[in-house]
Amino acid sequence: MKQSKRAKLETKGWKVGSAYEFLDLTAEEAAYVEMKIALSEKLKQRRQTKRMTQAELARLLRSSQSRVAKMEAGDPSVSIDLLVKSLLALGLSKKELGRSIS
Amino acid sequence: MKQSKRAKLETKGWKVGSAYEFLDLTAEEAAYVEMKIALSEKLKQRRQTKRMTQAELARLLRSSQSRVAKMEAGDPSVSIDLLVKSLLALGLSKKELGRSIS
DNA sequence: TGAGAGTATGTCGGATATGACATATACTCC
DNA sequence: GGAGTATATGTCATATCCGACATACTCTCA
Repeated sequence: MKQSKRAKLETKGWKVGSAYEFLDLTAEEAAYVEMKIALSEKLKQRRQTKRMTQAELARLLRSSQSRVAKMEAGDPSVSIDLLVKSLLALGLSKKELGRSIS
Repeated sequence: MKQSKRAKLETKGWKVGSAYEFLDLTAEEAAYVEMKIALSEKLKQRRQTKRMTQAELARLLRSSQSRVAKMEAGDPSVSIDLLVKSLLALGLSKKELGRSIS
């Protein structure tokens, strides 16, 4: 692992060498969950910026408060598809989306 | 629609005012399919660069040749999730993925 | 303390995506 | 023309995701 990455993870409270390796995640799996978390955080941030409640966002998305909560929590039952569609519905551009991921 | 976008679409062979509007796509829906197409193309390109057949890629992904074909065709039955996972399996980084999308 | 607003978590039936298979089409080489 | 290889298309059963509901937790304010 590169130093910059290690530092970034540790800053965010991750114990490098514990979670990822304990769960036995491959590089791809790790990248996948990192992307999902990034999108989750973007969604929450975007919602809060617009001063919406989860219930309000759910109504906009024709979904439910519980699913919005799961989206923002990066729940395993939530697909990247749903996160992407939700962010687009909140007005994010493809360019911003691309940036959020990486 | 902005001029730059219109020009870009027309360059690629799209008849502006036909497909999108005929299918009655909202801006979000359009952005979603554009993203999917971008990922599809990236997948095909990546596979061909590695000189793999669809069947070989399918084996790598523990999927099937027919599904790989559908992925590359941007078939509606294929999710962005699957495309993302496949691209990661082919060694694409999050950064490259983000760039591909936008 | 307790009522109300917002968020989190568990579960479920129905909806959608998945791998697999069969088969079709396209192309090359003989 | 036909055999071989690669890709495309249609269908199906199962797996996974979804919205919805119930309910739990966490604040804030009076």
